[in-house]
Amino acid sequence: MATDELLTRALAMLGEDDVSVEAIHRLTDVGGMTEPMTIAEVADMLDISPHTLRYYERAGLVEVGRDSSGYRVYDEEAVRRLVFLTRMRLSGMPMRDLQHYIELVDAGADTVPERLDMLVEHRDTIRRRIRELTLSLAATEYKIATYGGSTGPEVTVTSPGSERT
Amino acid sequence: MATDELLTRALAMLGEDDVSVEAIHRLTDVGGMTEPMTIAEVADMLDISPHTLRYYERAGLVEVGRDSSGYRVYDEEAVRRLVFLTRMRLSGMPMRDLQHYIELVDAGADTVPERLDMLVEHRDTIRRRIRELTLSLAATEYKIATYGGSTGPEVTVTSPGSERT
DNA sequence: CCTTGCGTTCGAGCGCGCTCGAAGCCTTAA
DNA sequence: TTAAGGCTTCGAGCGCGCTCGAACGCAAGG
Repeated sequence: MATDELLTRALAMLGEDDVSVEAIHRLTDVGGMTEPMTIAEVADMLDISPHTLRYYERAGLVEVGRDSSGYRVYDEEAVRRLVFLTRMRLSGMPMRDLQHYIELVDAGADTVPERLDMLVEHRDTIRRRIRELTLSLAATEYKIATYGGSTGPEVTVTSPGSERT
Repeated sequence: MATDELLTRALAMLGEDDVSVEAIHRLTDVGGMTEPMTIAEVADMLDISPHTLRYYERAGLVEVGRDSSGYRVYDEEAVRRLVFLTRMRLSGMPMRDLQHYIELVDAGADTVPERLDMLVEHRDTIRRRIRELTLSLAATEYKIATYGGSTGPEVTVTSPGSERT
């Protein structure tokens, strides 16, 4: 299936480092005919607190059923949605936008184009952010590499008595 | 000089897209025997507000002189430091850490090892963040690509009546 | 029976990083 | 001479995304 290919490419881009098991689950653990889960299980799986899960529910992002004693029961759809939501949160989409997106989802298939617009815009935002970070990373690495080495473009100008940052 | 080489590599990694002139300046505009600047000029150059510049000063991140009528005068060292600070902020270093770092700088050369530790840790943080974002980017692109296309791993499981996110 | 522990609701509080408004000073162009 | 506009200090306020505490319910083991 295509997901594996994509995942493989993603992982290849990332290098060997500790890509958490949870992260992989967030990409792949979808569509597996899951059992209903408790709030603690979902919180554990998504690596967020039960408090946050209740907060998302209050915010209208997801509807969650209750069992006979009033406890939350997360069915597959709820879990799937929460996987999506946490992924979006993690990549910096504001709650506001997520709320709007979910409104669109609940409004039916007519809103698919607008949802796509949002996703595309968010994709671009992520890309910009990655570029920003890449630039800062290069600068930081450069600084690390040259720190203490007495020569370097900036140091030649540094006046005596001023301490380098 | 080495800076250009690094910059070139950084830009190569980023592709053709609009890397802002400011961003390049933030990498290179250091060590140019700059004239003293007003708060508005610095704000403009760093793309932050004068309010924020005053806030950084209050936070102890930078010392800024005054002219005869009490106006701030940003000399080369202040500007250089602010370039560094904004770069760090942009890449997600908390104010707290920046304050600590600056304390170390002001404490003298003995603290260089600890400063290096901080930079290395921050570098790792940036790397982790980039990996996270890359993963989310892949997921978002995948979602965009398959949205509306009726087939896909998740869709085959979707029960009738449930709207896809 | 009762303790332990996880669940519930509700509203309040917090940490972060700005962001702003008020009241006043300085400088320049009309 | 005066009006505009940018600067100053100070403290307060805000938007975001949680995070927590209080007061209570339910269920399972000793």
